[in-house]
Amino acid sequence: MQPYSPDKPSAPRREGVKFEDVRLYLVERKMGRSRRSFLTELARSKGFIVEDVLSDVVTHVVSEDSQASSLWAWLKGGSVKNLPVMHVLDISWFTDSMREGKPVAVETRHLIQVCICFLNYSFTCTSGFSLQDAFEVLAESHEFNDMEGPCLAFRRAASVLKSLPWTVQNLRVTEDLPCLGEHSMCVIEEILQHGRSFEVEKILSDERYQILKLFTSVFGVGPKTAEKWYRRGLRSFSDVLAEPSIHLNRMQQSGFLHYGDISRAVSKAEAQALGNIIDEAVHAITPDAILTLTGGFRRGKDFGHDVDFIVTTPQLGKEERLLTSVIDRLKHQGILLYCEYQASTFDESKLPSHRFEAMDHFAKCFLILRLEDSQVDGGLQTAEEDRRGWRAVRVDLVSPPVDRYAFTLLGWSGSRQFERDLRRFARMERRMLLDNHALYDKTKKEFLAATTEKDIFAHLGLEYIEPWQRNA
DNA sequence: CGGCGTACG
DNA sequence: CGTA
DNA sequence: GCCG
Repeated sequence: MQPYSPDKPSAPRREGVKFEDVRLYLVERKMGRSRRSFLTELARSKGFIVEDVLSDVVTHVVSEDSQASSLWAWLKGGSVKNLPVMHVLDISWFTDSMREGKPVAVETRHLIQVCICFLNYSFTCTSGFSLQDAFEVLAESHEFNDMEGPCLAFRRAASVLKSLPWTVQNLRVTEDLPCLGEHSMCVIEEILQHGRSFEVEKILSDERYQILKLFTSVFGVGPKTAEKWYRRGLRSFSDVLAEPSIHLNRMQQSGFLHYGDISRAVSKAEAQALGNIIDEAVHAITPDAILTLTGGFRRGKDFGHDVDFIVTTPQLGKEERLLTSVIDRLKHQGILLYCEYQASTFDESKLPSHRFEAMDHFAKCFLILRLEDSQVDGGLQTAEEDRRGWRAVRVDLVSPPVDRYAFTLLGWSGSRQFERDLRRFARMERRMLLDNHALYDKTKKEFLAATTEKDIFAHLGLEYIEPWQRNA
């Protein structure tokens, strides 16, 4: 088992690795392709890990570019999130390390203007921040401190601000908005007056927040695991990966293995390419199958962190078989990199009424698929130096029986906050229970059928809300 | 002062 | 605990 | 932290 080996064809052979906790990345610009290849081979021959692609597993960025500002501009242009915890180094650190045959301690003379750029980095973060971003930071910070109430309150505040058709320019307009109380209004006032929030900036500059944010960005790592690693003194991915007592589960292994790919946004063209792949597979198995793109892309977003599809067939009860066949087919195509399959059946004993048929299968799966560059219209959006010709993408497939299609569509179209609010509304205001499978009226003690999303909104006594209006 | 979405592995 |  |  090699949970730590990077998913690059030119990955350094494992037997030669001497320094597990150091991962180099050589910046090609100013260095040139051939010199970069030469230095890469040199370092690998001395037992160093050299990454071909810049991602958050990298611990030491080495550049020959002395123009600090343009280097940092380039680094920030990428999607790397842990710049504050990376060493960004001069070539002198590299040559010293090669001479010694081991990574030498990082000294001030090796650093490329770290202090100035570090400040600049957090500055661009905050100044480029919108009000809603500020509230997301507050929410996240409270989540990391295990304060679920305040976390949720700030998430709602962020959603309310996001849903406004205008940009907030004075306090007056926000005065009678829901979910904005005393604390939130103070934050808004501060940002409107000074362009920044002391509280938010304190959080952003907090080491614990930065590290927990980094750790939880790995698929399979949540706040509790991140906190556990932080308490044990671990501060970087390499700390975690080099710690022999840490046992990563299957999800976390995939999370690290494909980190660079799945932490990068998925474009609409990539989502469509995946749609073609799934469409081909589904219809080869069941000609009259129905495939629907859902999730953020159904809400009209241009980018997402994954791609969600609903797969079903008009023949009731055949849908679970369809999903397993699709997974098998993807496996045989060699593009299935990770699969967590959930074959679920409705547990009617838990429900207040027992009027449902017994055969109520409702299968879903969380996948990581290999998407080829050639399959994407306009090509994959990758870094210049990434010559693999493919990327990994998170894909979710859910396969309801057709008679529950509307509930599944509503439940998987999101956003997360919209789903929460809708379910809370159903429970609190209508005494109804809503989930991905059904809508139950507690007063009438009966399930309410629906063939379209409009039916469900009607049952709830709500105006229909278009998918692109559900971002909050 | 209690509740905060719901369901699965 | 993690995922959606 | 905000709301019923």
